[in-house]
Amino acid sequence: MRNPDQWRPTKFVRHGGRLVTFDASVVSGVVRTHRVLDDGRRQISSFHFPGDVFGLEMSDEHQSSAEAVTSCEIGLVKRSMLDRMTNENTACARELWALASRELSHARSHLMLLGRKTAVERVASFLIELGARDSDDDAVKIPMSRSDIADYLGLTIETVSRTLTQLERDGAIELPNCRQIVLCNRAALDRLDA
Amino acid sequence: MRNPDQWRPTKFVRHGGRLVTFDASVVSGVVRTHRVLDDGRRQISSFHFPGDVFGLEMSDEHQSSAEAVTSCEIGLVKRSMLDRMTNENTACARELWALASRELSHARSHLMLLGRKTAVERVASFLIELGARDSDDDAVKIPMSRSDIADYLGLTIETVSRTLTQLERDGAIELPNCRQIVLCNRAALDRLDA
DNA sequence: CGAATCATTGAGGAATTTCAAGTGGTGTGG
DNA sequence: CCACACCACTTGAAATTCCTCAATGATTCG
Repeated sequence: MRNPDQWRPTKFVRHGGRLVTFDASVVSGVVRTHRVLDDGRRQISSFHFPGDVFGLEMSDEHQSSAEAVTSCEIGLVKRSMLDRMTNENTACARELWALASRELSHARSHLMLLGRKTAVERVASFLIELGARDSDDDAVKIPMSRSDIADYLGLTIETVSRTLTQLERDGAIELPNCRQIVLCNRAALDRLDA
Repeated sequence: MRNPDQWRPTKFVRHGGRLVTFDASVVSGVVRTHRVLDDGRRQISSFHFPGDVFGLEMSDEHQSSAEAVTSCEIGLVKRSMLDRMTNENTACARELWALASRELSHARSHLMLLGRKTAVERVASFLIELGARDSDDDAVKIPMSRSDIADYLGLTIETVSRTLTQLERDGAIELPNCRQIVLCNRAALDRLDA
């Protein structure tokens, strides 16, 4: 079932040279799923961390694709294989339903973020989301670039950067370096998030 | 399986007085699914038309809810019922997976719209989406208010209104009245959509 | 060390929102 | 049937947020 594959950053998810549809589980590293417009504008729908399972629908051109944010190992399952399994195993079919439902719920939260939240609220939401991954430690490692964050939050890299320094000035976070953020005041972040 | 229910506009989807999780099929009328922030900001994730089936996860407060845009009849299926059915019937489980996947794909398109498209592109996308419903007739009936459109597209009602009149000036559409739009130049709309 | 890439900062500008006023259609009561 | 009120929609002007462009600083990698 597992077909681990070493990924290098920004390498497209392909299989045998052509696009296929499949589900994937992140063994190590971080993956982003996104769509791109003809003129290059990009929207990242989600980041996936070790332990996460995510689905891709790459049947036609206008669908999502996935890229590695860091070097990572991925377990791949071809959709055709899943099709066969779901015919035999009800639990498997239900698991896929649950997976899609979780992704859908996350997407709907993100619709709210992109459609209705301000820049500060978006960045605060993002930090809270990252911080929830390891809630005990306030020092959060940021695996993705500012460009990735911007394309996830529907902002420019400059606005992301400015907002982060503003949050630092306000005492909500600390920025030891650009890939590490200390959430030293989660209450303040919660307040800034809508 | 069908439990048709007459809805009046803006009535919340409830069942027996408390929120439950279920799937629903639109028999007649139009439904919107959305989330709301504490301060009232609203994001509509999708509109559902007759024949559409949609899923709701209303288990806790921060999830989506549905409202009727027009008077409508809805077929409801409790999620607990679906749980039972999916245990017995593999095809049913796969159908639910497909449903969630379709909604997810739509949500991802909408993430791109909200995160990266301009006001004109958003309105053009919206009109194209509405127009695709009955591609033979260019006269599209708009069942939802400007407020609904704005909360769907992440804009204000003023921007929606201004953009529509601009599209009319540019000859892309005609506005006989505010609830009817003639897509007299779909090519122009396609060009404006990214 | 130097080049290249990524991140930060600043100034100016553009797109959208906000606030405010005006228009149009609809329903109700006189 | 008309007057009025009400609501949704439209339009305009000012304000704001975020983006664009440009320069500087930091980090990585050969």
